[in-house]
Amino acid sequence: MPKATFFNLPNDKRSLIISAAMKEFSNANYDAASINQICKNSNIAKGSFYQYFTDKLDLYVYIMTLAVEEKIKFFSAIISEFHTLTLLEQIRLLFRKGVEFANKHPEYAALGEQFSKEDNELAKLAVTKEGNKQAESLFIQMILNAKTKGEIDSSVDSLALSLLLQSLYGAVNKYIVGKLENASYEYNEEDINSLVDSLLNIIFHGIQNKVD
Amino acid sequence: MPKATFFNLPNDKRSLIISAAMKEFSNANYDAASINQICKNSNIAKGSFYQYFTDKLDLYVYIMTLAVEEKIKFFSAIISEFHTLTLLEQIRLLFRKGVEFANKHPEYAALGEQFSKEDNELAKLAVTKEGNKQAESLFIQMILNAKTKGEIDSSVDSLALSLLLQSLYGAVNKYIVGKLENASYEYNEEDINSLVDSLLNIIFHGIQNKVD
DNA sequence: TGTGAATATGACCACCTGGTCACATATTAT
DNA sequence: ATAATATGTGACCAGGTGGTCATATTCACA
Repeated sequence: MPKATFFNLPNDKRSLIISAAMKEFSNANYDAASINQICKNSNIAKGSFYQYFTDKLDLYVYIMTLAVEEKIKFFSAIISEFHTLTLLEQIRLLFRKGVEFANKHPEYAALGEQFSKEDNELAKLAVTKEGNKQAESLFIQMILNAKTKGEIDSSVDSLALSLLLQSLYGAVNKYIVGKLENASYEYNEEDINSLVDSLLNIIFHGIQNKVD
Repeated sequence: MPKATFFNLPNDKRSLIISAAMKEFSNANYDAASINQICKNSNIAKGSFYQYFTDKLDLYVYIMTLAVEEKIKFFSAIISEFHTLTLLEQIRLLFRKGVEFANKHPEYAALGEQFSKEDNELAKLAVTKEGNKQAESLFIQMILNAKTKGEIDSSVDSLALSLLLQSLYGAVNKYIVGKLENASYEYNEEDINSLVDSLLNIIFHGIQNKVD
């Protein structure tokens, strides 16, 4: 956690530092990100930085935690009403909400995309230790729940389906972040949503021709 | 391409350099990988390195090209007999061959996994420009072919299915490389293959319960 | 106005990077 | 043996890194 001095800072100065750090950590991985750059872009001296944070890792964990909290806040509303929905509806909502989140908070989405590629084990561990990793088991819970309700075929391998959904969710995010990086590209949320629908349609109904 | 001097080297010295470079580039991304380390691990002087390669990028592209060539050689046999197989058989073969490749050449697999996370645009571009990127359009070709043969439902979104297969292929590779890194873990190729079968079963038949 | 605590600062440190270059050593051809 | 060419070498360079610290400034309270 940042030191008390950091939280005593005037709001605009503090948020300037945060946004500079977010920008740096979404453009470079942990080791490549530069504290010097963050200082330069937020107009603070190197010495000041170390009055706010104990070290680089301290800042990194703080920034990533902010992103996670924002995402949880964004998703909490829909998760609470999951029990009223079918698995298909749950998954579609999850994916669409993910698209919406990336659209509304591209900085956080870019941060997450960068984190998914992170090499530095220390940095990865520090972040996952801090945040609750409920997300990774969410799919499994949903799948098991749907099985008991008889919504999906019991012969389906739960682990495989979870892996499939996770990798697909990651792919969609990566796709969106890639689009958003191209400022020139005209981004269309509806196009992505119809792609998501196509994907879910495949997963739920399969691709094999039933006529033969 | 490396300079002539490099290819004049005695075989064992040359392959020592190659293996040291492969090790470095599979443990760190392009920017983080260290030429000093490669020199140290292959017992050559810094000056010698620059008699063999024009610069870091030269070595990087060379190493990645070796990996791509090895993979193409490995897959060429099965691709040539694709026309005798159904889409399901093609995809299953592709995935299984991928698992086998990662098992037989873990160094190359780790290299590919690292490349998929590569941040440095220059390095990425230099590699993709060199190698033929036939792989990325392979799935699309297979899908369109299967559609004309009526093997899969024509309403299936080809692009979405291709994205799904690609991301799944990447996820499986990542999964395997992760397992292989844990030397302690007892690796079982059959377990992975049955996971692949579960995944393909989902894609071909869907997960929705047909009883309701 | 004075005093002590909080905060701001940038020169500095040790260490690393990719790349260069003058020089030393082999190898080969004459 | 001599000359010419090909290789090997490591000190060195400019420029970057995360982190430190003595000092200067600002602030709050008496």
